[in-house]
Amino acid sequence: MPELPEVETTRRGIAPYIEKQIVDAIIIRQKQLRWPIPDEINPQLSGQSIDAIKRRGKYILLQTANGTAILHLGMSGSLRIVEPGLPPAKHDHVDICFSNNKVLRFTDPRRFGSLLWTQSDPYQHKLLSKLGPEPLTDDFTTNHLLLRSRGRSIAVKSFIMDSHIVVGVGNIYACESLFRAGIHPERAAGKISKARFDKLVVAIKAVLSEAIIQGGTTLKDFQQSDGKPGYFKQALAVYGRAEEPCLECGNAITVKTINGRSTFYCARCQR
DNA sequence: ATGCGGACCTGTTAGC
DNA sequence: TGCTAACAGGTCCGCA
Repeated sequence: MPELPEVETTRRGIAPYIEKQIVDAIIIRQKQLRWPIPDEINPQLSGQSIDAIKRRGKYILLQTANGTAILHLGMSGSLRIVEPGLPPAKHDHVDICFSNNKVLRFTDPRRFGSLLWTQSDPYQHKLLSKLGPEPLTDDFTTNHLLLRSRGRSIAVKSFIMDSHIVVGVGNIYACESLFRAGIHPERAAGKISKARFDKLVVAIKAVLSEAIIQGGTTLKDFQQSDGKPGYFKQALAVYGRAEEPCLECGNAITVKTINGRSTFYCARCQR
């Protein structure tokens, strides 16, 4: 479900309710997620105040004086603020209960998400330490893409979806960004010119920031933490539009599996 | 080092 | 209507 805009939308949605609030209890109904939820999260997070809610790539960080909870939504995860006493549904795996009588509820049908705990610098955690730059910061540049891509034969679409190259670009926004930049998704990353990477960097930044403004993309089940859908779906130019006319040239949109992921593009506009 | 396919798990949809 | 197969927004890991 979530790419960077959905995760950022979620972060912004929950932050006002839990920032500076004290954790009363953690209720774990299903600990078998992508990795097991560590047992020590309960004694170590309980009683702590949430100092800040940060995001790094698609990870949400709940920072306390005693350590940091590292949360990932996987393919199907979501976070909502609910009232205490609301009965849990089938895939409501974790509740973090706060002293202001709000509950942060983690739901994840496919269980590809994760909830981890570290007492060290979270940015040095194994899962975070090698992540690429944040796409919406000045660290994400044409030169970075050039430097990392030379000599590589990987399809440019897979390249920009690699979180060690740049974080936050998932399947939807990879397709959309390449369309805006006019780049064929299968083109070898190592052969893309500086001028074309310039366009791609601009496109990625624009697509992601527009999607955040719209509250993310609701395809099947994504909802913001207040339960509202995201509105970016109506702005998608290629994703999910196989056989429909290209918005630029009218040519039928192509769908093709690239490295195991459905890829949508205009074979006329994207070269 | 790089690229690829498999793995994790459940729900929904398309097709017969 | 019902069964089955394919597919779904992520990403780590092991293999060649």
